[in-house]
Amino acid sequence: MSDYKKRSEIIIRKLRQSGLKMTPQRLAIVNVLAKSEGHPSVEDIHARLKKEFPTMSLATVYRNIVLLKSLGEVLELGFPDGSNRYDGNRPFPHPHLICIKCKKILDPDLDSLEKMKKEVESETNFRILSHRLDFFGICSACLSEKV
Amino acid sequence: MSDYKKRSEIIIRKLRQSGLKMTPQRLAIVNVLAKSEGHPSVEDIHARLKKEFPTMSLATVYRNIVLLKSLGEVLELGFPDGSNRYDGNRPFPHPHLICIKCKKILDPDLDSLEKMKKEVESETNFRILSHRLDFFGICSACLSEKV
DNA sequence: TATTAAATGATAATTGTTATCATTTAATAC
DNA sequence: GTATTAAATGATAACAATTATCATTTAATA
Repeated sequence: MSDYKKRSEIIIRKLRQSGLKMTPQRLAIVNVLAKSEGHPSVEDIHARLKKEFPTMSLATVYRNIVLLKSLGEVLELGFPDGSNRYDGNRPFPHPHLICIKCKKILDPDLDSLEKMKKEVESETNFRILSHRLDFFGICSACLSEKV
Repeated sequence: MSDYKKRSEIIIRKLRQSGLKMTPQRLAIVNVLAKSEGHPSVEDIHARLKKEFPTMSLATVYRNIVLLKSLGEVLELGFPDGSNRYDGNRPFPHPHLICIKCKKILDPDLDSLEKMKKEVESETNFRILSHRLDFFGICSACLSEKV
């Protein structure tokens, strides 16, 4: 079974355990977020589901994202331009590489992050509970493009 | 001369060089941002200057921040709750320690960040132009507080 | 099938920010 | 000092993203 289907099932199980109703709209939103292809915005999700659910309300997308965030099953990525995009596939803080040219978001592995957190905690006496690490620049695909 | 007065002068010099007018309101806003005590929000700046300039408009604060950002003399700190705060004292990207209890923002030194950027660039072929690194948690003052 | 609490859809309200425009003012030339 | 003019300001309207409201619909359960 694919990675995102597993994520869907995990999220849906948690929703059921919380005594919440499984509506077709909710299921569809969870599926899009579990996949999180391209780290969709609210508008992206709404647009993607408009065909299947012509009456799908923006409010429903917002409501379900708020719910899933509160359950810890969706990560909100807020960007410097004020826009928000969402990741239900990796709902824990993790570094991003954000291409300012093609707007793609990559999720690199970064072994040194844990080391850095330890360095900060020992040097400053600050107890780290969460973090945010984003690199902005040009991805390899855009770098190798002819202008 | 204090650090922030030097920052003021640098910013003011750049504004003059750009052929912009030095109004009393602009000077006052620059001074608050050059100091950046507590990393003020737009509202903070507006409130702080209301006594000296009773007619100071919010729009003027916004306009001058946009201007100073475009000159690279102010850094905008956008937080997960959607709020923005500003730093005209260190207008380059740098890590923050953000206390979720007392809301204070600390600026730690972090030698390992440059190393991490090199690691990312060599492993992923991504050209890093800028970054954002924030740690959320509890500061030492709040940790040692009696409950 | 009936019941009921929860979810939805439509849309109003809210908030933070930007745009508009008439008025004021800093910089400059005289 | 006065006149000139482009820029800045103040007041407020417009805007966009998000949240709240409320009547209607629906999933879960009996």
